[in-house]
Amino acid sequence: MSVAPPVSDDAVFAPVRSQTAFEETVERLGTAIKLGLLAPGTRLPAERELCRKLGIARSTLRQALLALGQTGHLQATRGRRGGTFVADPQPPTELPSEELLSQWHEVCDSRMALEVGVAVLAAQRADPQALDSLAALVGEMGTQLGDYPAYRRADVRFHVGLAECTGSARLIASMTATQGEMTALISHISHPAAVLDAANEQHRRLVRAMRAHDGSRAARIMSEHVEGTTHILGGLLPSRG
Amino acid sequence: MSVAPPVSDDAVFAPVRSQTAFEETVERLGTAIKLGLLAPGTRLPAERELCRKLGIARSTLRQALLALGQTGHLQATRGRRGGTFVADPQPPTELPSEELLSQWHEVCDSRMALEVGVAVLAAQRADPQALDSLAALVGEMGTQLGDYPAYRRADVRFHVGLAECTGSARLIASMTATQGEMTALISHISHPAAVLDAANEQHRRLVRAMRAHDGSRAARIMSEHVEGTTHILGGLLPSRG
DNA sequence: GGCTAAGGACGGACCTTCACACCATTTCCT
DNA sequence: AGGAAATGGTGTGAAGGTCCGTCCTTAGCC
Repeated sequence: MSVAPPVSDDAVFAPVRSQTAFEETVERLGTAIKLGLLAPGTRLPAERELCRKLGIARSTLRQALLALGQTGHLQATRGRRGGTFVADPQPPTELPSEELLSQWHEVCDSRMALEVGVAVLAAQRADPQALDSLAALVGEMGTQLGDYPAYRRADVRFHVGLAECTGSARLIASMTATQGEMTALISHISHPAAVLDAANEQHRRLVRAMRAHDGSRAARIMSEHVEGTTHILGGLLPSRG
Repeated sequence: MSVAPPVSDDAVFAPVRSQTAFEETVERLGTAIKLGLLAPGTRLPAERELCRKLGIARSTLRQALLALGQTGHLQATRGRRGGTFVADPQPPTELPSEELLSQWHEVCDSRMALEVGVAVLAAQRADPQALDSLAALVGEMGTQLGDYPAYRRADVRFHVGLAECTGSARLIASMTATQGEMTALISHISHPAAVLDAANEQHRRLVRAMRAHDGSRAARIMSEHVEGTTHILGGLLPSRG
């Protein structure tokens, strides 16, 4: 009775990647730092408390902290008032890995799906206070058109803020991970003020649509917004094989 | 210069869950079986080949196959023409776990974001042939309004088929996992033919919107479609704490 | 009977993770 | 001055997961 084509077994039998606790910890903390969610100078919770929050052994956590220290993202001081701090200044951002570059199209597709879906949900649920915060971020970006790193930090907070409007921890985590991948992909290309200004205009229209709880309009604007980035990347990176 | 509220550290410092290769394999194969993507009677690739495709050791794969055999989902026969087969009939579906039940709202939110995003992308990219397959599935569902398991199998293929229209392996994998969670949540509640018919009418309208490459309309229809399921669940499950 | 392809079983090497105890450094308090 | 407290830094051994290689058992085919 099957009329439709069967699901490609490639999806079911695709390689399984088991991520270790160490790897995931480096990934999570590293992403938060590189995105600016943990600002330079920020003090992390004490190791004995952080490993409890993360649900891992202290020795495992220390492996991750050591790795992030050796890459220059973290710095630790001992003693009563010591602790582990986000390094200031941060090390220069690295070039995206070969693996990520080869998947850039997949990353953009995932981002499209996530951002559009989040925009619809956020448009339904955002409260005025959250929208004011988002509007403030739009204003902040408007003053940073000439300073891309600063613009990008506010941009990340804007998009993660949208996910927070949904109230879903999963969506916040997905958005954070996705923004981390996008940051790695776009950090080393040029960002003319005109392009940033156009993108920020879309942010502004997005907030307006959300104030009107117009999910359809929010979806359309977000779709165009994400497509803009995708097209820029498409012009600069090798097309997928 | 930070105007917006900082991202909740709960998102950054949330527990890390390292999934073992064994667990992920059971999850992947089990989900594919329970969703009907691997139909009863299907023969899996030989162990020596499958472990190579999955990128894991044969002993690890055997652990997973053994676990799925003990739950009655798989059955192995030895000898020259032997192999591992999807059991026929399948064991009765289990009640959703406490953990999944407590996260039902998060699951629905994630699904909303994913499905709406996928609908937009699919509307842009779907080719006529794929749309014909989707339409055929709509027709199949229309003839199965009285047989929920059969309806649900076609329903899953429809939604996974949408993800396949995007051409993104990540989105296909996400959709498969999400549908697996949804199946676990909704399999033990009643599904009157009228409800299924209404849902299928949305499927039909969705295909029409995609034929017109109207992403906005597809997003709106899909949003209502997902919301329907969410509301049904909301009326039958405990609200989130 | 022999070959072949499949599942089934075992053992050792390696790595990750964990729990626990203890050390070293700095600051605060008395 | 001296001790308490809070922090990062170090080490050890046990436990478990994963991998790899090897061999056994079963069943169909020539």
